[in-house]
Amino acid sequence: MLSANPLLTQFQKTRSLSQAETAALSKVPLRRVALRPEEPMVRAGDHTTSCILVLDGMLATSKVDGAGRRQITAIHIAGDFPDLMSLHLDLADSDIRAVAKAEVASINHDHLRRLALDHPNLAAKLWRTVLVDAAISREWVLNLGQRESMTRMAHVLCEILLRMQVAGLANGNTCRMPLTQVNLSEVTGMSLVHVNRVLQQLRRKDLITLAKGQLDVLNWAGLVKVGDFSAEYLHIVKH
Amino acid sequence: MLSANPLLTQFQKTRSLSQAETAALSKVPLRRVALRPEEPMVRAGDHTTSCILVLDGMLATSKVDGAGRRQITAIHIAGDFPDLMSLHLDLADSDIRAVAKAEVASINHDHLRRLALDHPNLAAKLWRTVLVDAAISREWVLNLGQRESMTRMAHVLCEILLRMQVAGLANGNTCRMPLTQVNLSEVTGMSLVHVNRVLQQLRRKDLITLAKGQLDVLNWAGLVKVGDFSAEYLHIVKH
DNA sequence: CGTGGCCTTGACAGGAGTCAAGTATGGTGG
DNA sequence: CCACCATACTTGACTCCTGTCAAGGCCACG
Repeated sequence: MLSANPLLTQFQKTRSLSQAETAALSKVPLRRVALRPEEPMVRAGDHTTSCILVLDGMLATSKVDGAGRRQITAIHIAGDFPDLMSLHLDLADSDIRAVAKAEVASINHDHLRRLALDHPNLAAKLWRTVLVDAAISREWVLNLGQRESMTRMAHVLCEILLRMQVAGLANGNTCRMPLTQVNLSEVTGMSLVHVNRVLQQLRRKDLITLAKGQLDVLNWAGLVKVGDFSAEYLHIVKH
Repeated sequence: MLSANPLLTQFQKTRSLSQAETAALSKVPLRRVALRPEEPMVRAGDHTTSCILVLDGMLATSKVDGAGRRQITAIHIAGDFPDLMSLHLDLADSDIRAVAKAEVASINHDHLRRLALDHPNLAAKLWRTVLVDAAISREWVLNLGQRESMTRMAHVLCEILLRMQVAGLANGNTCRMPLTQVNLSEVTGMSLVHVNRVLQQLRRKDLITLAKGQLDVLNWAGLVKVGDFSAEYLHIVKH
């Protein structure tokens, strides 16, 4: 099938669809948008009328505090819907921007609402992704609040690799990882200098390789242990 | 009306309801549960078949890391639905327990699902609360990741007072605040000792009074400033 | 009146931030 | 093809915020 609707493709990944669902999904119009590195897709305060589906690359949701310090509150890879919340919340409370070059599909709210009303199973799947994102957010609160820096960093790397694997975007224990050390400092709440030192500790322990936008986990069990990582919070469904 | 259905009461707070909606809400059976301090209502790993509506007191959602350190990821006051996520996620990923004495209503999943399917406006309201909780969670990530300890603490206190006010549970700038300093350390990711020192700084600046389970914000503007607080993330609707 | 929970205080150590400088790396234009 | 520049990464020195340890005080309750 030539250039299938990526929305349809995404839904097919987790569940077999009825004829009606497939038809409805195919009919949803998408607007493809290419993003350059750092380019914002949504800004805090925006009133949006469409949702995003990530097609390629990586985006990050972030907030900035009064002193101008930025915190990344979520990262999004291909297949993620970073701002489904805009369906029910009037104003965006965070920025969403590309980490590196990325491509997204913009889906009109009205079309998504129609889809959700007509097809409860598709609505349920959408809501499930919102809830998983919320679960990830809670785990990040734990990560930032309680875990020491090396554990915190290892945990983040575990999550990234595992999510990439589940999305079919990893090659064994290797995946693209476009976050710079500055970005990682915005994820982990540590200073850039400390990020650098912690990464070197992880390298020295032969747990990871991380260079040129590529992450290679040399010792998954070891990284999981150092990172106090346990995947339940990702609510991954096996099939 | 004698002892109205608290679920109905909660929904009436934000929107006037249709006859059908009122009738449907009135018919939903609730099971009232009284909780003693620290008593868990949900545990991580549980498969639940009902949701919670907080009727009185305060609950907290928390996670524990591998070293046994507990992080509170959300606090819930009367009118909140702490675990709507259980409607679509099989297993709980966090504990939910009473902070002090509390009372909750337990609502069967099936009844809520029926309600949501039959009354899209009620479903939308429920989802909106889920999304606001997620927005709060993102703000907490920012708070934990970027803000220094005094700002962090002030921010938490601002959020608590404002939410209590919106819920009609405050008396001017005073409200019940059953979180102990240990609890506040679990919220802010700081040590108990440091919580104590930071609270004293806030008191010395004549910003707050906090004792015997009661918070009094003496200088709201001042606390907002110290706490880098801005309420947008709570998505409060005026009416 | 004793006991436990909660709060307070002091001393000390160390993890992590900041400042500052220097080293790759990769893209661009002359 | 090479010089140049921007971006990203690395390293060292120093400071200080915050955690830990330890002890003690204050209440409420049985």
